[in-house]
Amino acid sequence: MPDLPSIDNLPTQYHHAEPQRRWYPFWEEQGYFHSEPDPKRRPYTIVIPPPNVTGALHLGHALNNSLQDILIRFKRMQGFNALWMPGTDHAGIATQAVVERRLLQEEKKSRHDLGREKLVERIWEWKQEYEQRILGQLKRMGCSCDWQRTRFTLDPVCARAVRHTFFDLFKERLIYRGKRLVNWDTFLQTAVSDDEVYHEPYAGHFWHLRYPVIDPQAGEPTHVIIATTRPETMLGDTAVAVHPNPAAALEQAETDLEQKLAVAAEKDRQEIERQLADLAERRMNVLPTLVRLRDMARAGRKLRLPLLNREIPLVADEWAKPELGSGCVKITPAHDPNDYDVGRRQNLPMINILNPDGTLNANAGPYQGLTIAKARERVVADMESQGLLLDVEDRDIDLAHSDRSKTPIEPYLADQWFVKMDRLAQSAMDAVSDGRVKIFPARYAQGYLDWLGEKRDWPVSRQLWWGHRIPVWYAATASEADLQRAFAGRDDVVWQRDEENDRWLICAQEEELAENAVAGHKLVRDDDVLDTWFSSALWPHSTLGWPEKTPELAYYYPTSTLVTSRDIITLWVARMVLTGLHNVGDVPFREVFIHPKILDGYGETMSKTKGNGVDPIDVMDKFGADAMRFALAYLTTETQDVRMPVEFECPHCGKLIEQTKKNRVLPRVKCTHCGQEFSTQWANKAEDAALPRGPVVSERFELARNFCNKLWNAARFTLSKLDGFAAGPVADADLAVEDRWLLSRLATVTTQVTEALESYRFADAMRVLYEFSWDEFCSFYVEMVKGRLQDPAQRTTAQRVLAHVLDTLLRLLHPAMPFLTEEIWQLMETVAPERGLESSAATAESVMIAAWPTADDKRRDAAIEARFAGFQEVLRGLREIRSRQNIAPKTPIRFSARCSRETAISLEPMSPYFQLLAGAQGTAWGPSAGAPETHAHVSLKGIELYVDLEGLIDVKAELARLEKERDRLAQAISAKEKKLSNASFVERAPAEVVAKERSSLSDLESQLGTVEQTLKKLAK
RNA sequence: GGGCGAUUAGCUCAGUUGGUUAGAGCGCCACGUUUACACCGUGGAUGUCGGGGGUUCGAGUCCCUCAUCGCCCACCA
Repeated sequence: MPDLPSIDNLPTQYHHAEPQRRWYPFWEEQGYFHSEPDPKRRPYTIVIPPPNVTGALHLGHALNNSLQDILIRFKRMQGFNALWMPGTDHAGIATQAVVERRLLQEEKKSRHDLGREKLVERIWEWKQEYEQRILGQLKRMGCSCDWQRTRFTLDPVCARAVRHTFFDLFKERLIYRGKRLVNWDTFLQTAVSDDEVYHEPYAGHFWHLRYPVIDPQAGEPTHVIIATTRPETMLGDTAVAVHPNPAAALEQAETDLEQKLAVAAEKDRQEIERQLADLAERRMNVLPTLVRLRDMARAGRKLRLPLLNREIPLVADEWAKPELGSGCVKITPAHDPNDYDVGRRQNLPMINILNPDGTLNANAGPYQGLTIAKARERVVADMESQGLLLDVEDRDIDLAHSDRSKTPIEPYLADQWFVKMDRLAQSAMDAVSDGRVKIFPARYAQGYLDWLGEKRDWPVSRQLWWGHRIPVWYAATASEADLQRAFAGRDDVVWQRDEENDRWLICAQEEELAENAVAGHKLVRDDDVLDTWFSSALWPHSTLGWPEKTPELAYYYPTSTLVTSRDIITLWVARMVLTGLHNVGDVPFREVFIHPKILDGYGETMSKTKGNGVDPIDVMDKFGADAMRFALAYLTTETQDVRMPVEFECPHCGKLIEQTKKNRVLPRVKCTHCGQEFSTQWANKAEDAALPRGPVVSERFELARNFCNKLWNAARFTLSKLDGFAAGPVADADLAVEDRWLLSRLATVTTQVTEALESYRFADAMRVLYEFSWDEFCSFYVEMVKGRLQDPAQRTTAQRVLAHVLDTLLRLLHPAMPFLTEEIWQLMETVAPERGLESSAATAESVMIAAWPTADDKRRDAAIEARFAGFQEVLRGLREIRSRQNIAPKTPIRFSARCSRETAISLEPMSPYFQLLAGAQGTAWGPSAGAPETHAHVSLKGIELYVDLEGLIDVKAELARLEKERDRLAQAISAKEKKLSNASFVERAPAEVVAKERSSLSDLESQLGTVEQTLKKLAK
């Protein structure tokens, strides 16, 4: 057991650093984080969304992991056998890109200079460093992961799962090799998936070009006109298309537009009418040419592709829209997704003009070796000099960029591996449709279903070195008989024919095949690695040991909850569901909670590239882990993202410096107040890192930090009053009114917090705890119980209730604030090791493993809560009068309260508390209670409150107040009267609502009467 | 183009199934060191609930529409 601070000498402010250092190792040593399968207990399992080892965690991760830890700690206390499976992701492209970039910057070397093996070694070094940093950050946050089970997507256990999955899919023909147009990243020289591409507009051009018709006959056009935003791709053109029925297509376009016009808003009409006019004109001027060209296409006529002088056909294909441009379109099957489809339909050759690095290859003839940009210039210039450039327009183009390298994507024809999605996607859709997987908030299920519904095959190969290498070997010279001989009797090797390339594809389940595994023939292994998401897709079952039938897999799978953010619902969540169903035969998790995203002060998501990520370590250094966790959970509402404006805190002068888009990416920043420089999280170079660190802070954590301090002080107070504490049951008769009120409220709060956490309403749970702790426990109960703690006759009961409620509160708060609650819990242990109200059961050795409270329903007491509401109301009135009359807190005052008999009966017994909390003595209660000669007055719900101001009154202040009050009441009364004089309201609204309105009106009227009377009196 | 979400106090956000006079934290103003806490206490000021229309006895809440912002998907020769 770690050493505790002396209870007599606790600081008046909560210092978060020490408890964090003290309790995390303690929990770990006690083995609280570890879980073993135990059939006698119910499991509750979360697998962590493995953070990328690309870099350190930011606040988005802090949110993600805080919520998971809250759930895990909550469920653990509820008695579940809770397992939180930790780990990290190798993040193929991202990590390799980071390391390559650094290699280039610092050593001026490319990956090819190093070679595959050396580069992978470098990346492993990087991984070790960042994995340690990430795991360290999670520990600082207090995450109760089972570290003994930590996995990495590239470790042997995960690798084995990847191999088995690939092997099975290959065997079932659900994985195949094919030529496809892929998004080619010319910088990283790899294909990237559609999901790794974003669009960004740039100011480009639209070139109109002419291609000559070969041997035009009389009356035939001598050229066709096409237009393009990428003129260099003409080098790969293999046709020009024209619509097979241009007249019908035009007509259809017109019909569509007319329908649109019929329902269009006023402001859109003009534009639609303009388009209609354009179509009409087209019908006159363009249609005849298109018809003629269509006929030429059918006749098999050819065009001459300029610059390369290649013959290309004119084809009839519906892709060419007669309502656009010239009505003709150039077809570049190897470099445009739509043209690719046309090429397939029309059986066109596919000419690839690019090298992997984005320069032009031999197919580009004289343009070989040029970059795309250079080739574009030259092609345009050459076309112009040949008189084939008709026109150039300016045009904004949404250009596809690679998310990883931020360079433009080139559509590129390449051999890739694909996973066939139709059946797998359907299984994952069914799992959500029929509720085996529930998504919270439910609205996110739609996007999941829509995306899977497209059933687009999943390209899984990546031209990288960092990742799971594809377990396929090529045999170019062997016959099937050779393979059968070499792998006779083995069920861990399968092969397929690759007709296109005239070779065998051999897949091995676990073993690495040697070059000479097939006697007399050379095997060559595929160079590519798998998409990162391929291994992450297996995460829930690979971490539990699949394909081995481990006890863990049997016990913990399917896991309970997945906590993640909405941008990877398709990329990750959907794929985990389908691989889980395929591999294990069951869904990977029962529930998915999608949490908000953390945005910066400009409303943008946090990301490494923008540099707006906030290091949770900064936040924890300044505010503490508990404050950060509580704040993040407090902000986790169902619909809103979390806006988090941040500032730098100057380490020299302590002042705050606005974080701008400019300074937030710098390794060193100059303070705008004192002019001295400090370093930031981006400091890499030694001279930057040597400067003092200027942490990034946000005032949005202050509420939670203050709350920690409030709880700390409430605990200090409690501890200081527990000397001589003796545990034991309390008799109902001994309970004071504030005890009964607090215990009633505690029962309600316990239920509310439990229900909120069960249904992922984190913000609700935190609000309930905050308000109960601060407003009810601290502001009222603690103040009220002070007197009884001095009174030997009442002290014991007061101590027991106080200790018990604090004990329960610590349990309820523990999932969100583990360190603070443990610190207080352990301090409590030293003076009050038994704190049960019913029995004197011993408590747990740590709050972390203490039982989650259950609401004590028999303590609920509506009458007491109502009495308290009235009491608080009167108290507020008394304080208001004190304040507006400038009566010093210590000056005693007297008051009378005109109210109903029931109210009087309820509130009169509270007299000592009015004395205690407001220094006020009640002199008369009930319907006949009169107003003192000189008084200040306030109207409350059902109570007219008069404070005797003999010798105290500030007439001017009171008059001003009363006048204002009179106006407000008059306004409210006239609104009510209007409502009640409305016949249909009285007729149709429920009787109780009308009655309520009536009584409320008469209340207001009597209040007004009193105010006017007092005004008159004072005016004299 | 399709979808989702948001728009409430100076700022950041709550507001349950429609029902008295719309809330919190921060910030602001005034007062206060009452023996747990100034990271505190007490009181106060601040709102056309984005605009318009509708349903209803009654709308911040439901429906339609417009505007603005954010995100996702699709497409752009």
